[in-house]
Formats: sequence, structure tokens, C-alpha cells
Amino acid sequence: MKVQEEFERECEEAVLAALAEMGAPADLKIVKEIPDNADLAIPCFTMSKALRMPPVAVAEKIAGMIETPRGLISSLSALNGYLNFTVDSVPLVSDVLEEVSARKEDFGKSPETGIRVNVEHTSTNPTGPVHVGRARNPIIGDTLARCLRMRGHDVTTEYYVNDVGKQVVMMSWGVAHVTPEEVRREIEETEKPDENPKVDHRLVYNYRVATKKIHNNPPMEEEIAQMLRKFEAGDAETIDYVKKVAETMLGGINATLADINVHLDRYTWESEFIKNGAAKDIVERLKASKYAGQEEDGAWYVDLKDFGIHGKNTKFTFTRSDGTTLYTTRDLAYHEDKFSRSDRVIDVLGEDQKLGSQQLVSALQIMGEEKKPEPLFYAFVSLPEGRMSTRKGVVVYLDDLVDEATDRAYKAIVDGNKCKDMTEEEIMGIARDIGVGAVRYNIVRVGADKQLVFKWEDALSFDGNSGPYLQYVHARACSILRKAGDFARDTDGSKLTDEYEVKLAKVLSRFESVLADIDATKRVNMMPAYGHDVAAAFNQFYAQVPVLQAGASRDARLTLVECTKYVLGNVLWCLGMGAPEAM
RNA sequence: GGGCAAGUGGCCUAACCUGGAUAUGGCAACAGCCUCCUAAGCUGUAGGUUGGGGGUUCGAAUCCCCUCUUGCCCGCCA
Repeated sequence: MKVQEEFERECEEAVLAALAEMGAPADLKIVKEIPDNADLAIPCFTMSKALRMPPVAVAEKIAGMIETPRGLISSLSALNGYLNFTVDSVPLVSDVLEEVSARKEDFGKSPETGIRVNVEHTSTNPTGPVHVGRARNPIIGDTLARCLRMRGHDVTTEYYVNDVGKQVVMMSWGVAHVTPEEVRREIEETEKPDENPKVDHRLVYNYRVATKKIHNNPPMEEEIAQMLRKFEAGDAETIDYVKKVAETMLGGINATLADINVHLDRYTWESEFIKNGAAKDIVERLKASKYAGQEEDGAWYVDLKDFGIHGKNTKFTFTRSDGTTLYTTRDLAYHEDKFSRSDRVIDVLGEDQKLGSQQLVSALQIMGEEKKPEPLFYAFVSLPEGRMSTRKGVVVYLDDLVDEATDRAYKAIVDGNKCKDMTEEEIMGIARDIGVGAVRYNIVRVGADKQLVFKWEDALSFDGNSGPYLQYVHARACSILRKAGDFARDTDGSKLTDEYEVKLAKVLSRFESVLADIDATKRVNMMPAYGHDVAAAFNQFYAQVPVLQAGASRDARLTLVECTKYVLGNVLWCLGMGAPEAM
């Protein structure tokens, strides 16, 4: 994308030269914007004071001093105090097409940076299936990881498995001690039973029966407490048993994640930090700090009031009164572990973790750790009835959402009679791509810090600003290329001067800068927005400009179509969505 | 009580970090467009005091203060 940069440089230089001639101070700042009605705009408000002229007059004076066309600048006009520059589209379009054609599916991908980035996401407790309220985590995390890979970073995605604590111990107890008969009765008593045969859905019933049996039953409570103590003491048998149950549950969770194209590179088990003593080391290091203190009954804490922590209690407790470690203590050990093998550590977390994350950062600082995790928070998805709760049955499972979306996509394909030449298997594959695409897109398109109310009609939307809208354009482009057969690539921008052709090429050229923005801000919702821009520009082009019947510009247009296919294919890859060649 | 985040046409949403022109799209509504490359599409119409109030600025959806509403948090839980 040399031409765009060159163009911007030329504009800037021309303006600076004009300003110098007008006697403006040399350090005058120039602001550059890219608006809709021009390729580059420079507002003249800042110059107004220094030159003692109204902005509108400044703009007009400068515009009068710069002769166009000149280099890559094809025209310049002054309007409302702005200088609006237009680029010579011919070299620009040629440049875009050449680069995309040369790089193909690597277009937008940066050279390897060698920066090791760890993206921890999902990390949901292995005590039940993934529901839509939590689905934002894997979707945002996976999308971010994919974008960072495009940036050339060495990315590892990672799931922190919480296989420690009362919840998982109860869960394992339930798996070991609850009989099938008890499970059957529990299901019968449930108002809206969960019919899904996957393990993660089934084991929830063992967990529920266990909770009920243990409640108000002192001998059993003691049994659980006993297990917990053994666990904390590092008893390998107990830890391994609980881990095995957690692994079973995780199998179900991973199947769900795989369905939405999310694969984790690595799993780290919380229990490791108890077994290998890392959590104990953290305790010793924190105890040695000047912020450390001990309650009368023996619990240790660090006081974080000097670290910007507010509230009625600024103490951050890191051991129980009996000296055992807490979740956050182990999380500190985990972060040290991640720092030891990464340059950047990104934690995708629910907004309920904000305070915890802040405390973690402060504790790391107290320990003398120089690196800081980069948290990425998302607000919860709720239902119109309120907050999601498995217990209250106010819940939509991700498995059910994906199934429903896939079914609807299947019907749309069959109803649209678009499957005459397809096998059943092909139809199913496309339906899955579309269903999953709709679900992922719908969640990732909204800014992470925005509260989201889940509505089936939105999640299952296949038109307008939706995942399938982008996929449809990909399929359309593929269809044209299929029908065209072999053609000679033609990147000559002088053959693509139609307004829609130029607009499309300009949109394509923005891909790399979108990736750079996401790298810097972690705002993954910019990717679906960009994809929508590409798709919309293509659809307009498609409606206005014939390709196969284009005569002399046929090859050039086919090249533009092919470039769109590559860019959109890469966008869809970043979004973890399939790119169907027909739909 | 304190802290953190969000509030944008009937509904959802973009731009907010880094202040710039007439506030981006979509859904729903209305009116058009398939003898032509996939109508999951395209074109047009209508719909806004960016929750409210103050301030900074030549200029505020964007920054600051106040206020209201909503969500999240303030465990020797994970």
C-alpha cells in the first residue's frame, strides 16, 4: 500500500510548503483525516490563529497556492475550512490489486515479529456446559488471537482450568457417589430438563444431586471438607481424581468450542501450582513485603490502599487462617508462569473480574514483577428475563444456539433451492458455516464493554449486518470466478475507473490498518465492521458493474473480484467463520 | 456507603482511547429493482435536541464536573 502513504506524504508536504510561504510558524501541527467525501482532509482551524485569518480563508488561500493535478494528488478543494484532497485512483487501484494478487491469502499478514503473545480465554469452571452468557469470552479471545497471528506475533491461546476448590470437589463427589437412579429422579423433577446427551450437560445432574444431598448433612459436609483438606495438602490421589472429572467435563466444553471453530493451544491446570509448590512460593514472597500483614487468626494479606484500590476493604488476602492458598494466590503463580514464557500476556475476563484483576496487578508489582497482564474485559450477556442462571433455568446453552442456527441455515439453503448439485454432506457443511458464522459475528460485532441482551431473532439474523452477509459475498465472488474459468490477471487500474470499482479497491486496501488497530487496542469489533464495509462495497459493485460480460475490462474486473475473495476470506478467517464457496 | 463500566432514531449498533464538516450501519416500516455474474442482494423515503445539566474549546457523541438510569464488583469463594 505504498501509494496511499505516498499520497498522504505529498499532501502534507504541499500544505507545509504553502504554510511556510505564508509565514506560519514552522511547528504548526497538521491533522490528517480520511473522510467520506475525499481521500484525505486537512482541517485549517489550528492554523487560523497563527495566521490571523479565519479558517475558511486559510483553506481557500492554501488551495489556491497548490496547483493540481500534481503527483498523486488529482484535485484539491477548500470547503468549510477544510482542504479536501483526492487521490489519483489509477496508481492506487493498481497498487492494491498488485499487492493482493501477489500475496493472496497472505495479504494483510505481517512478517514474524518474534513477539510471544499469550491469550488466555474461556477458562470457564469445568462444572457445566458453556452458556451464551459466557460465550463472549471464547469468541472475543479466539478472534483476538487470530488477528494477532495475522500481525505476525507468536500467539499461544490458553485455557486455565480451575480444578481446585469446593465446586469441583463437590462435582467429583457427585460423579463418584450419585447413582444413575438419583440422576433419573432429579431429571424428572426438573421443570425444563436439559435433554442434550453430551457429558457436560449430563454431569450437571450429578452435581445438583450432590449439592442437595450435602446441604444440611453434617457427615457429608465433613467428607467434602476432608477431601478439600487433602487437596490443599497436595494429596496426589485426590487431586488426580478431581482432575479426571474436570477433564471429562472439559471434553464436553471443548466439543462445544470446536463447534464454533475455537481451539486452544494449551491447558494449564490450577492444581499444578499447588502440586509444584509455586503457590507457596508466592505466599513467601508476599509475606516478605512491607505491605504484608496478618490477621489475629493467622490469615495473611497485603494492604493495597496505596495501589488505587477503593472500597471498604483494601486488604487483599492471600492465605486462609490455616495457611492454605486461595484462588488468587494460585492465579499469581499462574501469571508468573505465563510471564516466563511470553512477552505479552492477555487475559480475556468477565467484568466481574475487574477488581480481582487490579488486585492481581498490584500484588505482582509488590512481588517485583515487571511485566503486567493486559486484561480485556467484556460485559455479560443477559436474557430479556434477566441474568443467566443455570440453576434457575434462565439460560441458553451455546450448543442449543449453534444447533438452532445451523438448522435455520439448512432450511434457508433448501428453501432457496440453492442445493441442486450438492450432496447432503455439503449442505450440512455450509449450513454449519453459516449458523456458526451468524452466532460468532453477532457476538463479536458489539463492543466488549457493552451490556448485551441476547435475543434469538438477532442471533439468528442472516441478513443486513450479519455473518452470513459477509459469507454470501464470498460465495458470490467464488461463483463469478468459477464461471469465468481461467483468466489473465490484470492489475491495470486505468481499466477500473468506475466509482464502485475504485471504492471497492480502496476498502480492500484498509485491511492491514484494521489489523494494526486491533493489535493496539484489542477492540476486535473493528473486524466485523470492516468485513461489512468490504461486503457492502462488493455488493454495490456487483449490482452496478457486469464482470463476465465486461469486454475489454473483463480480466481487470475478475482480478478485482478475486482480490475481494482473498481479503474477505482473510477477514472471515480472523473472525473464525467458514468461507463457503457456495451458499 | 464506595469503586468500575455503559446510556446514541421504535429496537440493536458505529465513531469515544487520539475532539473536527451534514453522527455509521443494520432490524422493523414504506416505495422501487430479478429476459443479465446467487434477491441471504441493490436503490430510495421516513425516523436524532448522542439520558439530563453545567464547563473547557474556534469546534464536544468524544475531554472535565454534577446528576439520573442500568450492569458489574467491594469473600479467609472460584
